[in-house]
Amino acid sequence: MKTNINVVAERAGVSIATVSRTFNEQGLVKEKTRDRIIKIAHELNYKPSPIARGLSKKTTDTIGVILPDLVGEFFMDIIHGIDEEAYKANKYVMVSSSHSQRNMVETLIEFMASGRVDGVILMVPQMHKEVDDFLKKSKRPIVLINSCSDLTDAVNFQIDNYHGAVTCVEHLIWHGYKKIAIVKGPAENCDAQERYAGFLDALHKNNLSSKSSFEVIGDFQIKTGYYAFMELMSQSDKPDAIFISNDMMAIGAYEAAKVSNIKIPQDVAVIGFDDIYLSKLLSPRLTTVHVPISELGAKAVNYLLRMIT
Amino acid sequence: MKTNINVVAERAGVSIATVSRTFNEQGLVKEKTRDRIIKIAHELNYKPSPIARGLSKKTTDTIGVILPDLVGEFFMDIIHGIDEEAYKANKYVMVSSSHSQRNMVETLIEFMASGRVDGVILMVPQMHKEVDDFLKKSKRPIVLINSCSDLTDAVNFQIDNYHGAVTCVEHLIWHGYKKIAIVKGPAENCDAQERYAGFLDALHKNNLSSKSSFEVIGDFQIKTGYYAFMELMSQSDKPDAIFISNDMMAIGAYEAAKVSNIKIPQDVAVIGFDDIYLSKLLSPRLTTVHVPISELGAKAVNYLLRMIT
DNA sequence: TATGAAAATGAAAACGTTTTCATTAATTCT
DNA sequence: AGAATTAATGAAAACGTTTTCATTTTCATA
Repeated sequence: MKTNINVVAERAGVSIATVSRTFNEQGLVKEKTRDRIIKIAHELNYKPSPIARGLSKKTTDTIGVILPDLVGEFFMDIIHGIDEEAYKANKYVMVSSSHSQRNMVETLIEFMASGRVDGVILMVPQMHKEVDDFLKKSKRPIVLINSCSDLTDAVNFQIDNYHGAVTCVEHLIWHGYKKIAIVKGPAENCDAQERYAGFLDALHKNNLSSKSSFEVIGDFQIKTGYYAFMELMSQSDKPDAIFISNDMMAIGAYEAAKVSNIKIPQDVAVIGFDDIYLSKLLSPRLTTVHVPISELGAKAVNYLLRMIT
Repeated sequence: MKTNINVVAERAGVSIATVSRTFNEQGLVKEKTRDRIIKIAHELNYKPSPIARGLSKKTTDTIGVILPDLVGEFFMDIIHGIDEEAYKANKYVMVSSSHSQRNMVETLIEFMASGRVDGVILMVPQMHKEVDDFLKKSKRPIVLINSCSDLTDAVNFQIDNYHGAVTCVEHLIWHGYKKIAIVKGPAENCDAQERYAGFLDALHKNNLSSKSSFEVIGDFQIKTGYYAFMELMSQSDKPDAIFISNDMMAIGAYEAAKVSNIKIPQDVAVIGFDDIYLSKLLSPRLTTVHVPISELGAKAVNYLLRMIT
């Protein structure tokens, strides 16, 4: 026999409304009956159906997470942070990768409009008109995470790319390096843009200037780090330090250095960004900027939950 | 004005039953009316509410995934494989880490009994009575992934630890190594047990035997790999090859080798297990057993979906 | 001890579907 | 053309809650 609110109510000699109240608002039902209901519910192993509740209350205790991709420790860290906080708050987490730009907004709509989730944590690494429009009119809360800062007013928990980069470069300068090169990230990537901006400003602030032959574009993958390093170090006028926009590319650079017998940091200093787990395994240990990734997820959840209630 | 099945039905001059049928079974409604309904639904931007549908059909197009942890590329690969397949099948994915043994079964129950998900992909790294009981009586389908093989008859998509280990060891033997040591995984971990069994059998099959001083227990983390390596290589009778039960510990071993100035593979050969991304970055490149992790997730989804329908 | 306010409960509508059963419309067969 | 099938539709119940509004109980106060 299926055990729904009716059988509990009947068994307790009370209406279903009272049972419902027992499981929702507190103080609304007399202590004595309340206890009786709880006890009976427990005996019958009754738990209110979240689906039915969802239909009635328009809330599912679930938050959606849409990330551009589901590969690598960066995203795993985010999910981990989210899961941890969601668990504490007794919420459930529905994840999805965007699969494609086109699909991202569809997933978003499906999550939100359908009422599958109470809110969404979304990562939009590059400007996206449709998403921006959606953000504006969405009824349910959305929190961005490490997303393009030129997206509409939605709250955005971000890595502080700019200051991280500034710190990096100033660290190099402070150590006496003057000919500082950069391996940039993909042009359209917002993180990359901000890191580049930080790089430039740090140079200017210290009366140094960048030159175009010291600026190479990469794509955040190991391979381009390799080639970028080769390119920079094959010039007649070599940099004495390289700011590499993320650790993955730095790994490639290390390989390139090894292959071409260039010593780090004697011949050229290298500094990375992200502090990924892998970077701890390079030798000499890569200097890098730590990014509190899983905290980003945790913060996003907390903020989102506050918006929901 | 909220656009539900009623307004579509009214606008189409038809009963809600017909609208419902249009969105579910095909062939049941006349082509002409069907087209009209689809068109109107599209105009009104109507999509059947999955929540209401869930209440009525007891199905949510969602699958649950419960993993012991949400850290590191291993689990991310699994989630990735799952997400990819689920996406193709238009299903949604709810993830959760177990947080604790105790909690695993609670999450499981919450997922299943509540009707939040249509089925679950579950990873149970070590024998767990309660979960076993639950598996037996669960009404909704459960697929295990890389779980203890002594769990009840539930389908279990697994890494072939045993044969992987056998292959590893025979590879070493084939290369002429005779004094083969092992760094085992945690005693209660099933993967570890199977790898150990493969190790032993491969030795016996080749008329070699293991000796206790060549067997060290680790915990699958980098650090114990370090210490295990040190321990093995500090004996007077040193092994000439080491089978390390997973790549993480192999990384630790590499560090230990570097520190103690032992050459791999000249002084001692090392072989790992898992083929994690990190292992590609070691030099000399770590020999390891490839494990198709994300495929495991994909297979599990496909199987689960077939069970659901 | 009656009176009124506050607290506790109940009846029924609402949430948005699916589905069974009955009914009507279309088609085939003789 | 009329009977017999089959296809298409509709009415209403069911799914399991929450919530509004009305009603009853309780309790303190006069």
